Amino acid sequence: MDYEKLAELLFPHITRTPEDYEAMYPPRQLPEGAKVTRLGPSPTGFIHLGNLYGAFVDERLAHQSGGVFYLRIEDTDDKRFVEGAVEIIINSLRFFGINFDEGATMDGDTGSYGDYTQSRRGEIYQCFAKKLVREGKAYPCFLTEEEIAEIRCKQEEMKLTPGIYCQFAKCRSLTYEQVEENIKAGKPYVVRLKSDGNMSLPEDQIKRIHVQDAIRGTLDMPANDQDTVILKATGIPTYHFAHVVDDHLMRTTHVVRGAEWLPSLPIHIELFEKLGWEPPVYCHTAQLMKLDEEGNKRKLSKRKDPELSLDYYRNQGYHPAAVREYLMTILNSNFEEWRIANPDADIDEFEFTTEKMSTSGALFDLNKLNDISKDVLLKISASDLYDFLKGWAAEFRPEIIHMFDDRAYLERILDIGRKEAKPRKDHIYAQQMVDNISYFFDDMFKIEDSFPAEVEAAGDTAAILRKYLETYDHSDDQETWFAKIRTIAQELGYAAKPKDYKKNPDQYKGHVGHVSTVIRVALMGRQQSPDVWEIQQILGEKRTRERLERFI
RNA sequence: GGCUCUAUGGUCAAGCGGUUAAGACUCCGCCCUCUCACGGCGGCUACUCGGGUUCGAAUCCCGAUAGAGUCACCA
Repeated sequence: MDYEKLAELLFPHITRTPEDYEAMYPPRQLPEGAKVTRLGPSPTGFIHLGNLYGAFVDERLAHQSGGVFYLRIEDTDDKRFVEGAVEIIINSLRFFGINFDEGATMDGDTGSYGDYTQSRRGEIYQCFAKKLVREGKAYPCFLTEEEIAEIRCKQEEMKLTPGIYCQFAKCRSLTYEQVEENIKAGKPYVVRLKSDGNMSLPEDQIKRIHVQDAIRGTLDMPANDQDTVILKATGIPTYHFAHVVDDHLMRTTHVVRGAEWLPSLPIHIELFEKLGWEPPVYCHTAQLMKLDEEGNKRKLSKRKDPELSLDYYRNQGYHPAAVREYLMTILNSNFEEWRIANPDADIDEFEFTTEKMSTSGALFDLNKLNDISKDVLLKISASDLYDFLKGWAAEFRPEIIHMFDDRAYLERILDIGRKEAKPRKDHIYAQQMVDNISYFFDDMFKIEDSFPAEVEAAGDTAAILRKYLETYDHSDDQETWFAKIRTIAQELGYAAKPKDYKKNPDQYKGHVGHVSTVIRVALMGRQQSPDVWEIQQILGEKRTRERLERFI
């Protein structure tokens, strides 16, 4: 077989040589140790937490080392393309603080290693496919779907590994004339890698590969023996081929991807080998897991787990900093410790390492996210919180946008109890925050809880409120204010201290806590709230009196 | 089924041959307290199993088991 001739027959239109591309995309001039990473989403427009998790690793690795982080659109599967997906991807990631230095953007590429959209790199892939054919390392395959299915059936009968390899790779042995004839007849074909592997050999003769993974250490697995498709019938490459060609030409140093790629690693290694290139450092991250109905761990799925879509967190109004902080705690096991030691440091000061990444899949834990979010929000000023909330409301709750009419008012509300030595941690996510403070706005204020049973039983509700109003002085300080409540409690037969009531429940109708709860319900519509005095100060005297009077 | 990865409490996890097996979240109790939250204190709950190696194993080796991933002209 004259491979040179075959290559020309298959790729007559490819005139550029591999050397041309090597010259077009020379090694990057970067400082020693700088890492080049990439995110290669397929443009389905759907990103979930798992993608963000991986993107974080890429971003940290690159930016921590003074390297480059770029975006490459992997749209070799035309069936999956969704209009506007690139924009969604970029915006979603930006929202969570992940920015690219180079690559695809909403209006064209930036950077000199493009094109950054795989569907526009056809000639490049074909050039390297041509090279492989010319060297006898790849070949055209005319097997139809039916024929492949047939082979598969046979293999299953014989209990052999399914696939096109060794003796099953019929088109390996086609002569030049046969290929030419097929092509003239217009038969569709793919280009397959001609693998050197042979897994049907005795076990001790099977070639194995050893790859250093930055997260998992040495990976030891059988070398590939499948004649994997590298160019589809359309001339578009498969992921495997595109990955190898792109990451070489774009000079990627570290490939971060999910562990689901581990099984195809041998293919990639063989491709790098056959192309004569040095493979990048692989970082196979653990999968983010979810508990399924049966209580088993399961990989996050795009289809089944829409609540793990990034949009869910934006909808709920989780602050991006909180999501980042949470992700970092599951990304690097020593982050939490570092955070305790450096409570006020910027998250980017943490030195992220692949070695500290877990190799087993972590279960997503909403409790933990919430807990972390409380601490993160505490460090955000009321002013910034206002801006964040307003942006969120504008997008997801336009009907409540009037809450933001009075900036100073809302900021005071958001700051309730946050300035103390042991600050309140009421805020978790926007949705929850808005619900929490709704009583500050007359149109949303409603009585949600009942008055305490102890007071209702004694028929004292109105009496308490009347006495409270009579003695109410808006200028009282907190201490004076509460002393008055104690007095009212005592006058009506309630214990001034809950402990007294607990000791002798028969001697009282209730305790001062019940009395103040009456005021809470009247003022906030709830039995539970932050400090009443502080709330009254914010509500103002007029509104406070009005709300109390409604019950008299 | 083949190949691969993983295996410490409910969850996330330290641990690298000698520890009373850290810590965080959740849950429960107590304290603080006018409610809630915060905070403090305490508690429940763990090395998947079986063989080795060793004076000694959560840690090293082998095997089993379980869970996960993957086996496309999808990524």
